Amino acid sequence: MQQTRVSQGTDYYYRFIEKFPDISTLAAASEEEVMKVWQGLGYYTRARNLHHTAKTIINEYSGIFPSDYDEILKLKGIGPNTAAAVSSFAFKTNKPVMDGNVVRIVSRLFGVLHSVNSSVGRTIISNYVSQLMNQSSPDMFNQAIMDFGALCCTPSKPGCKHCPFNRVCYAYLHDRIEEFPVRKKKTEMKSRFFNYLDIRSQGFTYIKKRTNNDIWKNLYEYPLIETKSDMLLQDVIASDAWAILFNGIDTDVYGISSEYLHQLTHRRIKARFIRVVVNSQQAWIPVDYTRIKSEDIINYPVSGLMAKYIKEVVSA
DNA sequence: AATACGGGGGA
DNA sequence: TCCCCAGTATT
Repeated sequence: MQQTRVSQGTDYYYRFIEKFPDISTLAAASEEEVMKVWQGLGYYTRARNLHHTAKTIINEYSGIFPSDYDEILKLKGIGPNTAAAVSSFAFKTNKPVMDGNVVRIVSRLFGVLHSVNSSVGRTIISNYVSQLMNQSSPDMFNQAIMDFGALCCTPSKPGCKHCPFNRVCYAYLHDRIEEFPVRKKKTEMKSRFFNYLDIRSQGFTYIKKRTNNDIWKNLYEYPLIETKSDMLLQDVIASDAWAILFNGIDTDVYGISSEYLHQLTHRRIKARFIRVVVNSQQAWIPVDYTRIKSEDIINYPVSGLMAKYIKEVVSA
């Protein structure tokens, strides 16, 4: 799950393990298949890391998942939390998890004043959890403390009245529940402006995979002209990027969609889709793009934003 | 140490 | 509109 609610990921989980029931199946899959199953869930690096790690297990660990915490921690996409969870559940390793639930509970219980997203705050909380940890059944402890956070010590309106720790909880005893956990304020929201080109050329369209270290890495999309600001359509058409893409090919701008506002945690993407018809009869492939049947776009993993447009326009 | 990375659902 | 989620990798 990693920063995603279980309720949001459950359906994806079942679809994932149905398609890739074991490590060797996942390792043998194409990256595209893996991304397609992940489409819409977000944090796509997780999918690539799972795929990558499956191959690592097959190739470097003889297909046997390591049982040692430090060895598990080396695997790509597995950090301290996942390593602690996996090693404690699967191998009874004595490592405490520190997910959002645990952080919240400890923060309230002891009134941790340092921000929980600072390294100092994490260290303080980690020390508390290590002390609390039931050494004889670390798996039970980890599952219990996470569930306790999810069911009782919840982010909003925690069940303090019936909480078994309300006689020792710093936040509750001082009537300062709202103040914990302390968090530094989130990064500022930034806007980006995407102009996607829904190109129609004799039943074909053009797509490209995003490969930069950027949002939606390894997902597919239409030709994109990103602008620094909210530009007029005519200015986009007059831009260098447009000229380079079409390279003198005869086109008509058939229409422009309304603005698609894609609101993410730290990004506000204002997107619009420009329908362009290519008049040329000759097969034309702009540099770096792939030419596919327009309706085949549904077979490619795409972002939530692209999927929305496709559903509304292409599949309609 | 700070920042990037998605999307959904509750308040 | 804001918060926050079974966090990790990169800068």
